[in-house]
Amino acid sequence: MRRSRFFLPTLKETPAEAQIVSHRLMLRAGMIQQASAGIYSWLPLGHRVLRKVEQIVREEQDRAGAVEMLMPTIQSADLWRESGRYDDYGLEMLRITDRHERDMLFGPTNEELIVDIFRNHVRSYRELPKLLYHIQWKFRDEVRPRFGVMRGREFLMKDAYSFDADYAGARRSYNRMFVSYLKTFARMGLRAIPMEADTGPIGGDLSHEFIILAETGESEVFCHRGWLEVDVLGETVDYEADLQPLVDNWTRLYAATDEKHDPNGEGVPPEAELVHTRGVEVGHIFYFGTKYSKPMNAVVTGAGGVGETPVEMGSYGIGVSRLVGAIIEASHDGKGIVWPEPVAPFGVGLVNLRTNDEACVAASDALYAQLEEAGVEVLYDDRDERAGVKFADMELIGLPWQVVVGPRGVQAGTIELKSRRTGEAEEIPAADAVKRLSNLFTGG
RNA sequence: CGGAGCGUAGCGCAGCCUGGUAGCGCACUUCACUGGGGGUGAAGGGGUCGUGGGUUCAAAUCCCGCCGCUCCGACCA
Repeated sequence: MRRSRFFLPTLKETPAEAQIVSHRLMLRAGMIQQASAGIYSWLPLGHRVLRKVEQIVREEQDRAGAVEMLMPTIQSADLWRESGRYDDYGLEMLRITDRHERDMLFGPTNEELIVDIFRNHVRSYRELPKLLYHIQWKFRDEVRPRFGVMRGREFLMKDAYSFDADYAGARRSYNRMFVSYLKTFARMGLRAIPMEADTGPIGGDLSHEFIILAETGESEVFCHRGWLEVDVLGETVDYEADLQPLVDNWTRLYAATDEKHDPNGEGVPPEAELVHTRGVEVGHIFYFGTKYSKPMNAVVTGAGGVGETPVEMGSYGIGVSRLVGAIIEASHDGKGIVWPEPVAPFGVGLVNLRTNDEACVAASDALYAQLEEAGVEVLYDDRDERAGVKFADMELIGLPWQVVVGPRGVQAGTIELKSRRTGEAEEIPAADAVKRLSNLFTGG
């Protein structure tokens, strides 16, 4: 993408309303623009990151055996009256009336809708288990939205729902999601710690929050100091195998959110080994049994065709839009964002230092064309700007690699290759640049 | 929803207390110079001061209502 064609309104000064670093950087890097309180437009750069995060979430859900679908943002109030949550949910639910005076709502979550779909089509235990998910915009009318996309009113969420015949099956589904969450966050370069959590209004009695430690986080958390060193799960997982040992292993070290933490409880490490800090909740999984299936009559016949039992359920959420902010909280420096490669909006920033120098332009254009051809995502700053302006912008938006084409290099037949993360730069033969860069992104 | 604060040019802000020609920096436009880290010089353009009412000869400025946004608290993926 040529910078001259792209839409990337970077800011030198920070808008006054942004209080935390991820919000400031997202505004300055031209990723988002506030539309109203807690509601944002995703500008092209931000949208690219959002899509990458979404795609990683999708791939790991698929890998874990979940099946993608798409439910609407607008729901009928009737289903929510069935589950009893229409009255329970309170002001956080945005209620809407259509032209026929029917009560509608902008979905804050989808348990009711998925149960309705399930009960219309599934009759027998033999069709279980089922694990369905979608990635859709949600709306929760927060009293106080803040921190940019970390706590917006409108947000993109992946929510999955499991249906099983009995508790053992539900536990297996829960474990699938537990493990896939570890893998999902690991792929984004994040250390997300699974913590015992309160189940809140969703209900149920088995729940983990996945927390990224950050001073600016909204959740107060307690964990064993050992968590600060562990490497998040990266290896291949066989989802058809028994995952319980894996889950046990990843819950061995103590970790709990504030609501769940009991200083005198069992398993709490001694003071010296306990870390009390803050974090950002990027995922939350629940087992809640028959909380919705019972009132909404989502039942299956058992073996032998006799008896009907409410299906055992769980739900599993990942805050996709929140993750974009969380990743920045976890990965930035004084100059700007430092994207982990898998979620970077572009892999490479290409800077032409002299737009009035024919040789420079020719070399830059050629390199750009070759990189595009090689499938490397490159943002090519071809604008007539001073070097300082271009470098500052590139550092702000934090692309993993920067390639600089200048008159000195053109003369010598080299280009400069610089890592955003380490700041280290090296001169490499221009002829090798395409190969070097495409190798960087294929692990070669 | 309780408490606090802010709305003046695209962004950051001053002016308000003490009413009297709407300002500064950045950004933007044009030209020249310049060119390896947020340029230099010159000349320009852009604001019914959130909104409605009131006081006054006169309101960005004082008073009242409303709207929007932000911060602290309680609540939450």
